[in-house]
Amino acid sequence: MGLDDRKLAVLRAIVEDYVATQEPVGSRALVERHQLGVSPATVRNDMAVLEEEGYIRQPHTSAGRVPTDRGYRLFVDRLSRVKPLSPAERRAIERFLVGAVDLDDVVHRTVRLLAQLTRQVAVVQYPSLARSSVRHLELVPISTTRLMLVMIADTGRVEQRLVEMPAPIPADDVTDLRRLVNEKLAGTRLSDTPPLVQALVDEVPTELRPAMTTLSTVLLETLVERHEERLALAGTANLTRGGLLDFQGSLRPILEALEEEVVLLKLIGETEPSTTRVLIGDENEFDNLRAASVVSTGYGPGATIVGGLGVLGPTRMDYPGTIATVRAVARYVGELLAQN
Amino acid sequence: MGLDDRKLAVLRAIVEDYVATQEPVGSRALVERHQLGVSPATVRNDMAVLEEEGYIRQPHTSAGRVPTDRGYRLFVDRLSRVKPLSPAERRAIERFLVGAVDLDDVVHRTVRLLAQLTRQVAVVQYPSLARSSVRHLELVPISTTRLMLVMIADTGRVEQRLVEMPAPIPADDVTDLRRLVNEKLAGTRLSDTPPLVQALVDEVPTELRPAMTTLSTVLLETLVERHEERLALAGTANLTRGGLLDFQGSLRPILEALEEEVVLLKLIGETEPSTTRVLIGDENEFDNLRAASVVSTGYGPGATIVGGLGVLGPTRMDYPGTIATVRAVARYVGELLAQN
DNA sequence: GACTGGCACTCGCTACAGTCGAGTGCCAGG
DNA sequence: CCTGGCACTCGACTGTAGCGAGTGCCAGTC
Repeated sequence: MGLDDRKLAVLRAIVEDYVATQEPVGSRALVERHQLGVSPATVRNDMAVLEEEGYIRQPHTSAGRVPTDRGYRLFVDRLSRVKPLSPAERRAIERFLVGAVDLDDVVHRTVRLLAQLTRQVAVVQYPSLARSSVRHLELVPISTTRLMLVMIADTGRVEQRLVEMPAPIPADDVTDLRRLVNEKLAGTRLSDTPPLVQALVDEVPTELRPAMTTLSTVLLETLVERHEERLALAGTANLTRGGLLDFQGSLRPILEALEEEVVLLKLIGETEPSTTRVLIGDENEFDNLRAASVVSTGYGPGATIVGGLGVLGPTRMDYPGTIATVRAVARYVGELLAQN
Repeated sequence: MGLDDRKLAVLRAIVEDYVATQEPVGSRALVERHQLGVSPATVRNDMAVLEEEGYIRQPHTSAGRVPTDRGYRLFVDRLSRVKPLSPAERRAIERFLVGAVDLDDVVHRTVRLLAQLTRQVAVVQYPSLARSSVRHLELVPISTTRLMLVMIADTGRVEQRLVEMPAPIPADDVTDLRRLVNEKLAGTRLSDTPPLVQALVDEVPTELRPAMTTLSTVLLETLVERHEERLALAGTANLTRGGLLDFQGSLRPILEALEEEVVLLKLIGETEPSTTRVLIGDENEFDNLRAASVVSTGYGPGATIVGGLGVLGPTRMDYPGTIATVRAVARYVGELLAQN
């Protein structure tokens, strides 16, 4: 694989120009805009090699070259440095995020901020319950047979759920139940709760047994199975930038994918600690998103990761800039969470 | 304004055909597909009148006719009967909505259901806080200087908010505060709370005064000013049906409008009790949505209205069917809420 | 052996002319 | 008041031609 330095420089130049102009780039334009020190003919030879290796391609026989997904991949891995943020961007981030009063508030501000800075679709995962601990469980009587269960996690997440009791339940019993579940569960990681919940049912005094059984079912459902993850989304209008050239004419598959929580979670949900992930075109597993790229990373207070965030845009995107922004936003959000 | 019965029939036929085929409809096609009992030439004369009155127009000199916003308006007001739902649709609604465990769950299921049935963009407003009463206020200590305030409304809405106290606050004081705010506020309509909250600050024992002052600020902010309203949205991918013909080529303005909560609230937020509202094209006040129509209605348990829901689509939409679906869904949701 | 200038070739894009046909407006007659 | 007939309009489509950006290849140079 004879990719010498100049060929790499040519590839880099092609990616940069194509991202900037949205038009196939030819050999003449390339030597004019970059100091390559060689003639167009030489560049053409290099291009032929790059094409053979699958890094670029020609839309039509007599057009300029366009990077392939593989070309972007090489560019991201070896040819680009992460762009440092401008002071203006840093300031924008801070200004946007200070004054958040709430986890909800933080998440919504973050997702709007990301969409605005990157001019793409932004997705933020709420802190994952699986990675949170129970801070407090509250039981609020709604009627004689109904309780509202409210769980507050250390990450700031609050989940609530209505519990339909099998029989009317006296106020004192509610107090007892509240005390019992908190004694047992407060402070534990949510992923560790299922056996503890089971134990609760077994240990509880007989007169509370039926109530606790119902409660435990709902607990398990709410805390572990259902809604486990939540997402915020913003900037879908950015999909229409660049006319219909990106996304080969139809936003449909993209919009469909964006409505599927499961898909988004797979894309931006955190995985390995703190690595920034870049999925280019068909590298991601969803057919609907073959024309899109995703840049995502984990965030969390300090070194721990509690959730993921990222952006989705055309494969033709400014990777260095986007990566830098995503990372910076994630770091700021982490700091914000650490303060609480 | 000589709009005799036949001219109205012609208009109705034009609307129906255009909605079905998405193509300008000519006089010959019209007499073929509908039993008008007259010749194309006669229809042409009627069309000329309808055009003069502004109900239809020609995209180009020698094309068929297309309804104008005004034409749709007349059609909706006088020429269409609300289509009764098919049994299949009724069953779909019931199947979709039973098993909802939660207000969140109800709202999400509803919005997806609406999007699916109408094949358009659906919007559901959470029950408005302004139209809810306080059921219970809970104060949960998070740390020595932090409380989590949780408000549960009779409509099932739950709002929470972190409260930063000016000084460490002992557990007993939290209990007292909880009792005081509940005594004063539980059962009152949220719109009536501001003076009561003020009174609370004045009446409270001196040692609780600073804590209560902070709390009251947050209460007012959370319950009345901020987040007042919430929305759920689904079916944006449906905007891409009908290619780029609807929405004159660009989804951009629509997508932008859909990201603005304020806009959506104005569109589907409840107003007069239980009337179904239909806003056609430029009848709505937002420039971004001149190419769209909105069908919305209020919903709520029994006869009261607590929120709005509706759909947004191209002006070229099946109004009778959409109106029927929106109404039916709203009624089912109302019943569901009444049960809780 | 690597680079370069030159040249023939490809092919998409635009402009233009010509044809077709759907649809109209109008008019004279029933 | 309705109808059939007719001339007219104009968008959609087709085919042709010229232009220009860009390529691949080759022979010549350092």
